[in-house]
Amino acid sequence: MDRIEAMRTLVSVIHEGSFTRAANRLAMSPQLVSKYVAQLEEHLGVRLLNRTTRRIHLTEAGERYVQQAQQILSDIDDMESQTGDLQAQARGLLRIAAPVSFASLHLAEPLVLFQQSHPDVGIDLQLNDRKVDIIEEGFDVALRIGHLKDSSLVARKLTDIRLAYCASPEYLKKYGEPASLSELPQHRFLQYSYMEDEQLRQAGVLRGHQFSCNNGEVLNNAAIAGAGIVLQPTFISGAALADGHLVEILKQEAPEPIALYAVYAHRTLLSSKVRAFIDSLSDYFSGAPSWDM
Amino acid sequence: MDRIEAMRTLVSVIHEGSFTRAANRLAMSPQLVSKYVAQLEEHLGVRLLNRTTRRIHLTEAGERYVQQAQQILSDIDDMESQTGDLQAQARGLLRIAAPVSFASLHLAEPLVLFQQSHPDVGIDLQLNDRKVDIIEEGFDVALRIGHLKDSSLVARKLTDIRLAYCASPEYLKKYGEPASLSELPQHRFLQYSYMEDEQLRQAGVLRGHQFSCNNGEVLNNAAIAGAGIVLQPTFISGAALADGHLVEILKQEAPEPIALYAVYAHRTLLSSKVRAFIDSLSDYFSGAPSWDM
DNA sequence: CTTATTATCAATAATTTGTTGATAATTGGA
DNA sequence: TCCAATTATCAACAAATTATTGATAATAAG
Repeated sequence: MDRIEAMRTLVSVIHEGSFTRAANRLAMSPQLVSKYVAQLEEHLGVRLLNRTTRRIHLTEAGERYVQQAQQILSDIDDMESQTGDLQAQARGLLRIAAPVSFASLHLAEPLVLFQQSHPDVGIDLQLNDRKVDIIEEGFDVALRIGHLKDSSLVARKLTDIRLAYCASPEYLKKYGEPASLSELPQHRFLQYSYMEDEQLRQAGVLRGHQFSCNNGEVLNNAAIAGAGIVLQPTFISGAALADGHLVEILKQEAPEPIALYAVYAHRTLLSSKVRAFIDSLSDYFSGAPSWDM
Repeated sequence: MDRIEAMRTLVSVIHEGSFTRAANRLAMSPQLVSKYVAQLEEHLGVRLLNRTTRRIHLTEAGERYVQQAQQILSDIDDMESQTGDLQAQARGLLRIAAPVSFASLHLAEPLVLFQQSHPDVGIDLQLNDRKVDIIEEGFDVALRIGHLKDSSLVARKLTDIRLAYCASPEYLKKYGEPASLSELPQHRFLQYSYMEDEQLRQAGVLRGHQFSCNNGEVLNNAAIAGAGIVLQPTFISGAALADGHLVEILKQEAPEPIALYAVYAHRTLLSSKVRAFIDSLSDYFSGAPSWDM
């Protein structure tokens, strides 16, 4: 027996003052209404209403029960509509995990745009380059750059990320521009800690004891200062490439583009704040990335 | 779907931190727990918890929902235990309808005894000699004297009521004692309004324009004062018969005994205050009635 | 006094429920 | 790194419950 339905039925019977009228209002048979009330009484072990064929009279127990039941039913309605609302209307707090450099360079604008169109969604942005467990740590969505290993998570590709070898004009003037990957070992290579490219390892570039850092911007600035050659996503080096502080080299040898993904926990019953956010990002990053001109 | 059970299941899952442990605690299969939670989510259209095989994490919506659901569940428990209590423990207000004379003469003592053994039951005693509609007027129980016509009500016989013709010794000395019913028309007959005995009508006793009253005690006192012959239940005339202010006549002609009944609305799910009261009365009036010596 | 309305009972058809077995995923330990 | 154990969920079926229809007793109104 669905007690909630039974309670609702009882309350309706009281309001309508008749089993039959209540049945009509609730679009069910009078027999069923009768059964519901009887089941409720049996469940409680109390007679709730005395009934003749013409009129309904609440018992003392029934009086109390109906009063409390109405309160409870309205509480349930409140609760359910609140939860539904949360779902339907894109509100609440959106907890986002994102890589440090990408976020600091390119996330401010889309976030502002999103909040303008969804003012009821709060944002908590956590920057972190390690791989976070979004479920364990309670994130709604994580932005990831790279190739995704399979998991139970759902990923949506937002845009391509192009990787480029770069160096400053001064460095190249001083040490020469390598014509192929095989010449890289003779150069100073500025290595990003989290990237382990198979091509580079084979080429013997990753020898250790060079400049390695877990922050791409630092490497980028080092390259601008003439410290060596860096392999960077263009969302980091793009500005320097555009204004000539860096020049791209080894264009033919550039690795396959990787991508920016939005990663979240589930596809079914995805909360609309998450869906709206991802849609918003997807819009923003569609077309050629701004950092590649 | 029984939403209450589903809510209870969800709360249990949260407290146990696992579907399987919750299933054990609730004595149901893990599959069913999973199904319940899924149904709840589908009903609400919201994902309530993110689950890996190892751990459970509440969604923002889930967080709110569980919190409110706990409150509601405890409200429901309160309500149901209160109603059950009312049933089990004989408390509340007992509304009694009773005939005027009988109640004023013989009901005080059993009521006091009942209240002593059931202090949580309040009593509202309404004296009325007309036939009350106990359902319509909201009485829990009515005491009735006479023969009951069939109805949807339930009646329990509490004791026999003997009827006796009486007159004062002075009256009989003055007018003589009738030897049979046929002599009654020559006497002053004090008639109780609500009694229409077929025997009496046939005997021509009920001619009208005699002393008629709707209160037996008044008639009884009139008889004591020598006003005539009265046909009364012995619970009214008993005391006067015992102390000699009245004497019984026409013993052979006395009508068949009638009875005192407790009448109530239903047999199933009778509230225990009513059951206890009727049991108490039944005890009290068992054996020979006190007013018949 | 008849007729219409009403609550409830009984029986059946339809739906839902809960169970079992199987599967994919994740964690902890070897 | 790989295997075993645990876990959530899916699929299918049997069992129980639900809701419908028709019937009945009781009551009120015309």
